Amino acid sequence: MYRTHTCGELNLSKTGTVVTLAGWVHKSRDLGGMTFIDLRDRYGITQLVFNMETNEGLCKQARKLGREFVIQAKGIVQERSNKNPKIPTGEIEVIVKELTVLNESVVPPFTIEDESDGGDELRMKYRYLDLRRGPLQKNLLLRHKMAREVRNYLDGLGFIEVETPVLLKSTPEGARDFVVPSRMNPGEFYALPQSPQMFKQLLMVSGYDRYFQIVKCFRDEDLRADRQPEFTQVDCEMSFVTQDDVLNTFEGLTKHLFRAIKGIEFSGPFPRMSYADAMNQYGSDKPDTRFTMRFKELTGVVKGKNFPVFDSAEYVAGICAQKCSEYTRKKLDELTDFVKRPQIGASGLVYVRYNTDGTLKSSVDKFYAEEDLKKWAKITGAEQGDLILILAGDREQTQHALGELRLEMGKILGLRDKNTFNPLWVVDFPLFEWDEETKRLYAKHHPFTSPKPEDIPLLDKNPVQVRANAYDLVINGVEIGGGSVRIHDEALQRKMFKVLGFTDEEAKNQFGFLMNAFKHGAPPHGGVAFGFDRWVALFGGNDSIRDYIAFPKNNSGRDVMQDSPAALTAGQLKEIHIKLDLT
RNA sequence: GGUCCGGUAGUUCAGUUGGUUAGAAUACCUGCCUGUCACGCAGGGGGUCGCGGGUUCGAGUCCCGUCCGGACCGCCA
Repeated sequence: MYRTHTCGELNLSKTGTVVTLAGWVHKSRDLGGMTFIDLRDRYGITQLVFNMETNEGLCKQARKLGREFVIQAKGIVQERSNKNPKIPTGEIEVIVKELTVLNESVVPPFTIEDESDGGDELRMKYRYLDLRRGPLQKNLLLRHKMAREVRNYLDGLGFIEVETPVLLKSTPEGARDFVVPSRMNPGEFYALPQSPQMFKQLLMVSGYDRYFQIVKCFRDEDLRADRQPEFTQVDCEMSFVTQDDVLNTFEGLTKHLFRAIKGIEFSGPFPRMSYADAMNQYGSDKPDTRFTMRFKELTGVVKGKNFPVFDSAEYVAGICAQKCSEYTRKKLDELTDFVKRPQIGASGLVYVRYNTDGTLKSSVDKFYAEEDLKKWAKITGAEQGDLILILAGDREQTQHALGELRLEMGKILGLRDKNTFNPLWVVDFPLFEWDEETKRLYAKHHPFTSPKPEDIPLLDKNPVQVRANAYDLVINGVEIGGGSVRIHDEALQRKMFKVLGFTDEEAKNQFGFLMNAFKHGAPPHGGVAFGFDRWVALFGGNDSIRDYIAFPKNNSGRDVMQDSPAALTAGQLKEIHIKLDLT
């Protein structure tokens, strides 16, 4: 037996007990006559004591221990004369009687401490060392607990977890697929799943009316702090359900996780907001509702005063930043620079100060009288002491820019507290999206999403107006999950493919098996998929999902530890019938 | 495909207008030290300034290219 206890569990009640501990040398403090070793495992740190007077040989041995050596120490638990209140085991220490070095370690490239001195790249390269650190262990533990609670909760509702294939057929729609060559089928390729979408629908046809899976998905797209090429979804599907049934079920799951993991109780149902409202009031389909600062449209009241920017604008809208009327010119210039950044895309910023003395002062005083500004203040809800920020231009772009400005103001004003959680269902997404580049319609969610029945007549006349039975769960401005009620009628599904511009041949080739399945008694069904990594990161209070994945990829999709992806040997390529033609 | 930021000791960083032998902290090594817990004190070793080219009497510093890392836009049904 290597150990009788972990490094996190000993306390005064064990005083006098003979224990054996094993772990890593975290730090050593050599005082000459005596040496202290902090022994670490994932449960905590326990101080080992070696005394030159009582055991000179052992003490000399201890002085030679380097950082991250793996050791085993047998000794007696003793109350400390100087207690350390900073660690849970700080009231005791172990007087070591026997010491074994189980393995030595080279000097680690960065310090294995909660606040490491290592940079991102280095910590990625030595990820196995980074994972020894407390914060990372905490993150993986959080992930584990959340996965456990998901399984417990869904199991309790009769959901069963079914594994679906990882090698499947490529579909050119949507995100780019990762592709796997087949040795046995020359010239043919599998694709890795972007999601188990079609398989979970087939499971509904098979009668498994409550399915879930915590599953890896793959997308060969560019990465972000919250996007990895392989990521984990909590993928769910139910039969004989309406949209409300799905939302209520997974609102229950969400509430359960908040309760079990964060100790947060939500009393009422989560708010539901239409996609149209989200865009018009927040300029985003994933609004951060921890603060209001909604858009107020001013297009109708700003025209005709010879201010060319507003006169020529399709859309003018403002937000009210409370208690900001005394913003300095410098701060306003910074906000102007912010909205003019290429990613934001506004050409300028108009502001109105509603001063505490009741006067109004704006950056467009040349064109507008105080009465005009007062009107704007009324519409935007601004009062004395507030600041109105106004953007104008093309509707879509201006809403996007104002949305970014709103988030920035929320950040500046400290309205985006990471310990506050505001869940929101965004519903009634449009079914299609028009792509200007390729001049065709794309499914906004995916091509199996059902249109709202009342909008079906619009499918031919005005497809971009058609709303879908599709929904997203948004928490604090982060898209945590999304789903839809699916099409289960073969004729409607065929119609859908037609509107999307698929020929019968293409539809049959790519989705024929699903279409066939729908002829064999497909029940009404719908579901949702949650981005598990994001959900864990959100609960952990972090924007980046990387620290919640044991071995993540970097910004360019590389694993810097094992240096993948990598070239294949000529022999390997030959075996899979691939000839490279790199330019 | 694009924009921005960064790359200097094991590590995190500083490095002035282009000017002597490139510094600090920490880590590491050696010595001293019996109550430390960011131990302390003294000493020491450690550099292809990412790489390639250019400008210059002279480049860590300026210019061009390139590689690597990070953030973002496009992209992500």
